[in-house]
Amino acid sequence: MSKNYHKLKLNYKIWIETDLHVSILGEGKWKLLTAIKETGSLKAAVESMGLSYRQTWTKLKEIEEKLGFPIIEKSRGGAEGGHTSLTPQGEKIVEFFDKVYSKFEPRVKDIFSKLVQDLNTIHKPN
Amino acid sequence: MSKNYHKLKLNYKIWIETDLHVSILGEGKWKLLTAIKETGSLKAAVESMGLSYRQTWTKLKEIEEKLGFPIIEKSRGGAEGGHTSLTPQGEKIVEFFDKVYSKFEPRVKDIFSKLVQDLNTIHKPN
DNA sequence: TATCGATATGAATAATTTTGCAAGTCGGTG
DNA sequence: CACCGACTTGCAAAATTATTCATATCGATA
Repeated sequence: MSKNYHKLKLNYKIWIETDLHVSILGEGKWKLLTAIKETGSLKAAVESMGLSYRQTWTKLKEIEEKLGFPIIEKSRGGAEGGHTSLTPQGEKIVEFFDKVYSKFEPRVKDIFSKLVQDLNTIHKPN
Repeated sequence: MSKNYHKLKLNYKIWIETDLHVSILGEGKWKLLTAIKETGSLKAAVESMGLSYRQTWTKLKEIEEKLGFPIIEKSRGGAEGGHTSLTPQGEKIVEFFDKVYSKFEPRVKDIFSKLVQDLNTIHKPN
C-alpha cells in the first residue's frame, strides 16, 4: 500500500447520449471523426490513432444506428481504393464537440483546481 | 437506422485519479462508501446496491493500494460476524465527492443546457 | 468455549470485449 | 477493362471482466 503518485487529481469525460441514457459517442470518436475529416480516409485515420479497423468500423455503424442518421460517407473504388468523409451531420457533431471542449474545459479546470486542494489534504493516517 | 430517442443529451462522469492518470474511484465507489457508512457493513452495502461481494472487495483493495492508505476499516467476529466502517480518510473522500457533486452538478447542468440546444439542431439529412 | 455471521480469498465458470485474419466488394483510373 | 487499395464483413481466437461457489478465518458474546 505505497503511494505511486505525487498528487491526486480530478478528471472527467463528456459524451452524447439519448434521452433514454443510451450513450452514443464521446471524445474518442470525436478525435476519430476529426482524423477522418483531415485524412479523407477511415483506414488512414484508424492507423494514425493506433486503432483496430474492424472495431472502429463496427462502432461507427453502431453510432449511426443509434443516432438514426449517417455521420460518415464512404466510397469505394478508384486508384485510391476508396475514401471516407463526414456527412454534414458528422461535421456538425465535430463542431459541437469543438465547442463543448472549448467552452467547458476552461471552466471545469477552474472548478477542479479549487476542489482538488481539498482532495490533497487527505493524507495517510498517523 | 431509425431514431430511438426524442432528444440528444450530454452526460458526464468525474473521478479521482493520480497525477499519472491512474484512475482510482468515481461515483460508484462514492455511493458504495456512503452505503458502508450508513450500514456499517460491507455485505449489507453490497447487497443493497446489488453488487457482487467478491468483486467489490477486490476493487476496494485496489483502490486502497492505489491511494496508498486505507479507506475502510474491517473487523471480524462477534455475534454480528463483523462490520466495516470508513477510516477518517474514507470519510473525507465521501465528503469530497459530496462537495464535488453539489458544487459541480448545477454548473454543469447549466452549461450543458445551453450547449444541448445546438446539438438538437443536427437532424437527419433531407 | 461453542456459536454465529460477516469478513477474506482461491479458483472455476461464464460473459463480454478486443484482436486478428481472411476474403469479398467496389469503381475510378491508367 | 484490368488493376489497386480502401471499404466491408464474417468468424475464430485471445484477452478481459464479471459472476459464482466453496471454504476458511476471526472474535465478541451468550
